[in-house]
Amino acid sequence: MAELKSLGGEAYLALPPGYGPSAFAYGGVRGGAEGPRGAYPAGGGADFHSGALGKSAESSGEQSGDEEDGFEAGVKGGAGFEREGKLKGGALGKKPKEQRSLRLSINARERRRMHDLNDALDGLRSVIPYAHSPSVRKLSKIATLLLAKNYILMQAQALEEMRRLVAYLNQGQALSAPLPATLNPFAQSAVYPFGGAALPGCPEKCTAFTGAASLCKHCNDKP
DNA sequence: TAGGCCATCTGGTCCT
DNA sequence: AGGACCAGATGGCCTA
Repeated sequence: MAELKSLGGEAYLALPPGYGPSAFAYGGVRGGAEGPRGAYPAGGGADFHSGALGKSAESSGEQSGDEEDGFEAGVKGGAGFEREGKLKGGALGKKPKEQRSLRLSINARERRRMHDLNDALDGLRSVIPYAHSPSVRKLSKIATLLLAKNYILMQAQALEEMRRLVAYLNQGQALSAPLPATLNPFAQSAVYPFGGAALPGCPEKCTAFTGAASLCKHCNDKP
């Protein structure tokens, strides 16, 4: 817990340089979470069209068709093109049909697994306090994980502060006496970075980022 | 145009 | 044997 104390509220939400600003730079107004990027129009191969969203029916239902598309039509994303030649002329190309169908089955399984993983990440995003606005692009995978980790650390610290406060009160101290700053979680606004007001001088969209200016593209863009 | 992010394919490894 | 997990490779899309 010692290291937790060293982290301010903002620090919890801060991401490493490589993941902070860049990760949120996609929060542009253009596509938004469900914009061109969010829809994964032609990202990967096959006819994958909606990323992790609505996967269940999709990944399980389109399996067979998926496989054929991905294999025959040449997968746009992924190693499709390169490996298609390899497949047709190489390993799988020479192997019997059973081998190929096995490969397709494995591919479909792996695809499904990744969709499930993305679903889980979406679930994680949904509980992380960041802007869930349609005008903001969704968090990248790495940003989601890092933010979640920081959020957990923050919650742990808040809980610890509350416990100390309760212990302090239970000791029969005079309530009129001011609480030491270290025992007063409410005196440490940084501990509750999500309950603040709109950031001063920030466009309206940024109000969703209250307490997390580092996550706000507009704030970062400000001169 | 470069860099970031992503989906997919693939082969290998481990487990049941 | 079959499935789950993993990491490397590849190419597409998007933003700065």
